[in-house]
Amino acid sequence: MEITKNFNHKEAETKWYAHWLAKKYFKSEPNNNQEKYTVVMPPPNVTGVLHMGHALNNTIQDILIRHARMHGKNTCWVPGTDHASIATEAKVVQMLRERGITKSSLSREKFLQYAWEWKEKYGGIILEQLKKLGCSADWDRTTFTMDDHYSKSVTKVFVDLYNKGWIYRGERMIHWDVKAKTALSDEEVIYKEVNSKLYYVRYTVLDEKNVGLNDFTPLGFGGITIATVRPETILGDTAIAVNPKDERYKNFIGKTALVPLINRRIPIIADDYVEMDFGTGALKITPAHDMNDYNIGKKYNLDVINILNDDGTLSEAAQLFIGEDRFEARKKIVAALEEANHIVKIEDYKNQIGFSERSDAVVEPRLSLQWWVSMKKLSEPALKAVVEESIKFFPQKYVNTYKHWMENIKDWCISRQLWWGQRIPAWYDEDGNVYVANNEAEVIEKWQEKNPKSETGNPKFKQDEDVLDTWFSSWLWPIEVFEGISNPNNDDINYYYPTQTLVTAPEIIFFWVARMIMSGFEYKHEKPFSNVYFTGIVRDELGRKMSKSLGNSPDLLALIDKYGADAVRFGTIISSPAGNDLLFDVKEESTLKQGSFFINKIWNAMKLVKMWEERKAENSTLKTESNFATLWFENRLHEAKLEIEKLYDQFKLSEALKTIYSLIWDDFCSWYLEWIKPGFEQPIDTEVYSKTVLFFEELMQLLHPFMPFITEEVYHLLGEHADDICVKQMKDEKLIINHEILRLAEEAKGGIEALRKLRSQYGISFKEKIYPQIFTNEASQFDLTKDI
RNA sequence: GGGAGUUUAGCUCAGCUGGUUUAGAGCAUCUGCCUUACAAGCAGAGGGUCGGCGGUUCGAUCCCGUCAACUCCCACCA
Repeated sequence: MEITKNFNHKEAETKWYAHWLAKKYFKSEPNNNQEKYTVVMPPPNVTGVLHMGHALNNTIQDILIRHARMHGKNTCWVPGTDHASIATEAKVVQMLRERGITKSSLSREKFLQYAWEWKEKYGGIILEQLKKLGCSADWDRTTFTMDDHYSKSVTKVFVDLYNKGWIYRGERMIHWDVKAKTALSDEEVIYKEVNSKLYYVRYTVLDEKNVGLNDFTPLGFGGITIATVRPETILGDTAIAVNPKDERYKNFIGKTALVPLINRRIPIIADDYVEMDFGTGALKITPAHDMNDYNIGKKYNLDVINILNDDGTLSEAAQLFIGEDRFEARKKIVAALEEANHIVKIEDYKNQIGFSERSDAVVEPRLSLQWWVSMKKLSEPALKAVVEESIKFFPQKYVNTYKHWMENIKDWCISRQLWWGQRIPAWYDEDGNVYVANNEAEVIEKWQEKNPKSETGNPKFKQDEDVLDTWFSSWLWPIEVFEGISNPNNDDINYYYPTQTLVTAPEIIFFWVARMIMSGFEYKHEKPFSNVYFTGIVRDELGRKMSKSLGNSPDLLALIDKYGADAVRFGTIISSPAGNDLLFDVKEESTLKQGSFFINKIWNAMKLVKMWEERKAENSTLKTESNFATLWFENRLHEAKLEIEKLYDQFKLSEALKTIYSLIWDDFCSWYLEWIKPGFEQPIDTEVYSKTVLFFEELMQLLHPFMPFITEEVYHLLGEHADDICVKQMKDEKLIINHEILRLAEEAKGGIEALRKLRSQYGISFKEKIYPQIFTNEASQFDLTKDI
């Protein structure tokens, strides 16, 4: 066979991936006689495209899976995608807008039809990209969180939790996304520091005779000045609060103030919540538009005046600037207040503002009726499992984060005012009574049971318009990918659950990891996985988090095209020490280069060994050093294998790869191959040759999980093989290390290095031979002249 | 405001709760080499009061205290 000068990654990737698929190596079926190794892939958004985070995440999973596969496990890696309700719906809305269609002009059915079309067209792209990376998932098991069985299981769980009394409907202050026009859970709000203005606004206070006292001093008796960053919400004020201990305002408590511009009469109340040393020490209370104000309002039974529409424009209740956007209204009201002499001063101010994770709109606190899951009971076994280490976290530091959140867990807002997703299985009759069931037929049945003698027939039922939070479906992922909820006790779920390792990003520890643990205990009475490996955050060379908005994320497919999937995998893992962030040098692509140099090194070593194949000689010139070399390398290999396995156990994959890298480059290429290298045009001993090939194959096996393509290619070039390295089992052997041999080799190396140093110091070229008579130790028994 | 973590060579990191390392690796840098697998390579070299200060100890990169810087998570004083 003709061996090309360099490794052709494109050809090899296409060839081997197709071969592995054809051989069904990634396929898994339950087999009670074989130990399983199950991993469920964190499902990327169905509309997503491959970025560095996915590459890192999935490379790690693939390494674990391939490693387990080569160690005799029945490996099952389940891929899939998430419907990602808000993100996908936003994309569909945008796509429609580009076509001149507004969402509001469509019926729910029509909109969903467009959404499914979009999903069919773009869904799955990311899975194809993962194949390019070499991911060895069982593609036949690909699951989508809105597959028919999956949606049924989501409904089933909702009904079950409702029947247990853990799902309820309640009016609460929630975070409202005015762009997506939906509620958000607390976790979906991202706080950012922004430059704002703090407006000091004077309110007129009425005296006993209800006469406005227009004293213009900020703290004057006639007026009371508050500080606010949201002057537009003044229109929704229903009180002013001061601290009861505040001497400055003692005389105001119980009096009435007038809301500027609209002259609504509001009480001045006293509450400890108000900080005396912030702003003016007086606080305006707007129960409809602030979480804390809402609580105070409840305490004092204040009116709740909602001055905003669901899209963030001012409502009729505001009386002024009706229909204006909240930020536009802010500008106008400030001008109006200034004109009416109510502005005392305006200061620059930095504060934290919540943004929607999905739409980036400034979130609006809003009072609304939503569906909630009571979390207390669900969280108990889930907390215990992690604290008692039945589920292990890597790195361990995340246990604290998890524990803190679980101990202070709040109820989960699960309804979203969207169309894309699982619709809430609740129906209302004409009187507004709620029926929760798997479908409308069940509702009617329920109703008939309650009203057996009804003569008027069934009332008309209307299903709740809202859908469920995406995470309310993905929290069932490790169970429902095996249809463990929709079809309990089937062979798959019984065999594959619980899964072994979850590899995910620390950002979603609460969103997803914690909730999967809870659902696992609730619905399988068992943990969903034994280990959770949290990857680092992917950053660019300046340490900035890679994000779409910064545009600092590289095009993965272009990189795979340029350097090859193996090099991309190498670069990703080598720069990703366990427990640390991954700093990926986008500009230099230095680790990718290192990866492709490594591939080249392996390729050249293979060419060298192949050259010897034709020059084998039976018991010809068996040199002592060759004999020693094979003995040494065998021991070195054993030593390295032990190290590598230990590193796998601790999920230190970056370290494991470094160990293999150095084992191949330094130990094998630089020392071993040089030691056994026959002289120019000289034959090589058959025994030494075949051992060398075996070593080489073992090295390729060790490297295979990290770099699957080059290793498969080299394996087949080294000799005729009926099997493939992809499924070749690691030698089941006891790893014995002869430390004396290792020590002798170190001495020999030391001697050689000393000579090299002399050559370098005195400028002696490699062509000139020098004879080492300086050796008096054991190493001198070998012919060391050859290489020095 | 509460909590967690980090700080070791120019960069990214290893250093098993103290003494075999004169503190290591990869990349980068510098100096030689086109030596018959590989210049995408080979050989050699330089580079660190192990964040500051104090303590425990015969001895501290490692343990304790303290200060400083940075990162992340949670809370959100208008």
